Amino acid sequence: MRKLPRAFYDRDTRTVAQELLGKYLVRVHRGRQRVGRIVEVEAYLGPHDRAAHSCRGLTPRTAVMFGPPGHAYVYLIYGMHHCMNIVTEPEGQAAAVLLRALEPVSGLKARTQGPGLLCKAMQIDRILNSHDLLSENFFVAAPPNTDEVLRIARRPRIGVDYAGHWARRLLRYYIRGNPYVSRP
DNA sequence: CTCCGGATTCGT
DNA sequence: CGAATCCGGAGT
Repeated sequence: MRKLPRAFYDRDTRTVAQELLGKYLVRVHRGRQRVGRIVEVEAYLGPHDRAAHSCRGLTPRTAVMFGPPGHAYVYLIYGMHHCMNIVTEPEGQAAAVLLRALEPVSGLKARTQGPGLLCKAMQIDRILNSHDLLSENFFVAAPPNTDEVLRIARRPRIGVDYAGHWARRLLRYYIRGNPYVSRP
């Protein structure tokens, strides 16, 4: 599989978010390989985005978002679930794309609809925070068939009602009609 | 140090 | 609709 180059992530976050749809997330853990097709994502645009963690500035937690693109930002939410993001844009610009749902490709039995379930099924936790996604055990790759045309839906992001008008921005993207989208 | 609330999920 | 459950960030 063709691993995505760092330059893929070093671009406008909304562009990266939409182009991540259809790509394969690959995780090798304890000798088992799990592969899921990314079908739903959300873009978090940086310090001015009131829904983004980076709106509080550079902190120990958000440092990863300020770092170089192509790294994972993984955090614990509600004391029990993990969420995984991919850092985008040049170093110093704190933006990322949240992965919300996968379509199982191989090695996956558990549900993958929703950011917490996605991480649980893929064995992703905080150990992988700041992990380089151009590594051998955790990466994103272009699928074998690259000539497929996707219809992409744009919707408001989930669970960010506290973010004022930013909550209404259409920054959630998913593959229209895909049965594995968490909230169509 | 204490306190608050969360990019969720599950069960009632 | 409310509980679960723990950590980061902000305030004292």
